[in-house]
Amino acid sequence: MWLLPFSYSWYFCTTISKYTKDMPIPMHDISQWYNEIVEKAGLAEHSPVRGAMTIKPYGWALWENIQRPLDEAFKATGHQNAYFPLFIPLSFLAKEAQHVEGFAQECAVVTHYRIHTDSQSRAVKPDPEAILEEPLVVRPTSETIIWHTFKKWIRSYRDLPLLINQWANVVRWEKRPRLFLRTSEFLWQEGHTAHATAEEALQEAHRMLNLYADFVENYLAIPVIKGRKTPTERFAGAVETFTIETLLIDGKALQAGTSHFLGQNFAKAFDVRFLTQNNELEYVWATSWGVSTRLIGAVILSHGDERGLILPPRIAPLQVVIIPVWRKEEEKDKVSAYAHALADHLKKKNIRTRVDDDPQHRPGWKFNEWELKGVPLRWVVGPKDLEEQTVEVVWRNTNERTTCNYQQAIESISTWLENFQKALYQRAQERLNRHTHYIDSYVEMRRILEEKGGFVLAHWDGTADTELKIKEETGATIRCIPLEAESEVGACIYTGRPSQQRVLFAKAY
RNA sequence: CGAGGCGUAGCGCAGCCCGGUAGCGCACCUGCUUUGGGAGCAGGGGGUCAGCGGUUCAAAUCCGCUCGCCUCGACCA
Repeated sequence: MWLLPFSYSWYFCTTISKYTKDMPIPMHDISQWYNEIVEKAGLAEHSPVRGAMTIKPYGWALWENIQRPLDEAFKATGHQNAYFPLFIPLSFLAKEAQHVEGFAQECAVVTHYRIHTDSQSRAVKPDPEAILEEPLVVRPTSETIIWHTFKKWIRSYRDLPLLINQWANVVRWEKRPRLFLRTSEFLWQEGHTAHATAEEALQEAHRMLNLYADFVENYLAIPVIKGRKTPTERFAGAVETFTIETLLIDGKALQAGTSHFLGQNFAKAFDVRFLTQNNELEYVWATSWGVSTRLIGAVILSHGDERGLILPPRIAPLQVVIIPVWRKEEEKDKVSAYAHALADHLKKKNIRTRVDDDPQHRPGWKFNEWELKGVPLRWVVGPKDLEEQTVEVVWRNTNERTTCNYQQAIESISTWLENFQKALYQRAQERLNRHTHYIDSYVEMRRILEEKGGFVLAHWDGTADTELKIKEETGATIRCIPLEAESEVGACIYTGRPSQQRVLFAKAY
C-alpha cells in the first residue's frame, strides 16, 4: 500500500471509493471527504474569522474561469457592470418590510468608526465616543442601496430598461458555515434591472435563469432543474423566485442560482417612477439574479471521486499537465525539453498547460497530486516516448490511458477536452436520472428520502401547511415547482387533495 | 443558537485515566544515492501542549471559564 503523508490515503482508498459510485452516502463521510478535497487540492482554507474562508490561488483561478464566461454572457445580453457600496444604512434595509424581515437574522452591523486603547486595561476596543449616528449594515444583498440609486437614474421610459450587474462580496452571518457552500462572507454577482412593464421584467427573470442554466450545464457540466420557488422559499421581497436546482453525489439538492421577479415592491419602497410615452407616472418593474462561489462547491460535489477533484475542462485552471520522467541524468534535459516543446504546441492552441518538472518530487507523487487537483488530462513523457515521438495520455475521469504519436495528440487535444466535458455532463445527467423518483405514496417517499436521498417528484396540494409538515417529518423541502414539466392531475402525497403538477422534493444544503 | 466530539511542532497523531526532563510519523534543512504510480540512507532544526484562571512543591495531565474546529439539529445563495 502507499505510504502517504495524508490521512486521506486510507480514506480515499477504502471508504470513499465505494460511495462515489452510487448513493447513498452517509453524510458524515461525505463531509469529511469534501473538507479534505477543498483543503488538500488547495482551493480554500479556514480563516481566523469563523465562517469566512481564504480562497487560495488554485481556488481563485477556478473562480476566475467561472466569472469570465458569465461576465461575457451578461455583457452580451446588454448588461453593464457597476459597483455599489458595501455599507447600507439601516434605514434603507428597513424600507421594504418583507425584505428586512427575511435578512434580519443574519446581518452584520457596523456601529463604530474608531478604535482606541483603553487606558485602564490596555485593551484595544471600539471607541465608545465614536458611535455612528446611523448603524451601517454590511450588505447581505444590494437591492436597497441599488434601488435608492436607481431612483436618481430613472426619469422616463427612455431610461429603461436599466440593466446593471455588480461583482461583489456579501455577508450573511451563518450559524453553520461550510467552505464554498455556505460561508458568512461570499463572492457573487448580483444583477439588478428595471423595466417599463411587468411582462418585460418577468421575461428578463426567465432570460437570466436560462442563462444560468446554460452556463451551469455547458461550463460546469452539471445538469439542472429549472423551477419556481414556493412562497415559503421565495426571496424576501420578491413576487416570484426562480431557481436552478442540482443534485449532488450525496443525494442532496443544491440551489445553484436564482432569479427573481420583484414586481414593483422595491420601486414602491424607494419611490422609483418613470414617465411613460403618454406622460404618465408609473412605478418601474424589477428583477434581480445571482450566482456565487457556491458554484465551486457544486462542481466539487458533482464530479469528485475517491482520488479527489475532477474539473470540467472549460473551467479547469489547468487542462493538461505534462510530467517528464527519466532514468539517467543525461536523459533528464532531453526529456524535459521534449515536454516543454509539447507544452508550447498546446499553449499555441490556447490549451491551459503546465510542465511539472519540479525535481523535488518523483513522478508518482505528481500523478497523485494532479489527480487530486482534478486536472482533466495528464501527459507523461519519458525516454521511450522521446525516442518514438509519442506521449502517454491519461484521462482523469476514467483513468483510461493511451500512448500515441505526439503530433496526433496535439491535433486531438481540443476534441479530447470537448469529449471529456461531455462525458462529465453525461455521467452527472445519468446520476440525476437514476436518482429522480416519481412517487405517489408518502410512505415510499419517506423511505426513499431516508435511504437513498435524491429528487422526489410528487404531487402537492399547494399549501404552506402541507409543505411545512412534510419538511418536519422527512427533512425534505420543495426545491422547486419545475418549469419544464407537463401538468398532470393527481392527489397530494400528504393530504390527498387535488394537485395539478408534481413538485420537486429533496433534502438540501 | 441547542446536542455531541476534538484542540499537543507546518500536517496527522500518541502521552492525560494514575501530575514529576515534550514524543512518534510525514513535511522542513544538509549530504549522497534516486526518478514510468506518493524514493532510500545518514545527520539536523523546529513546541508559550488553544487561551485565561484555579488546585499543587510540581500541571499537557486534575478543576473552572473562554475561544476555535468537526459532526448532528433549527436558519440560509
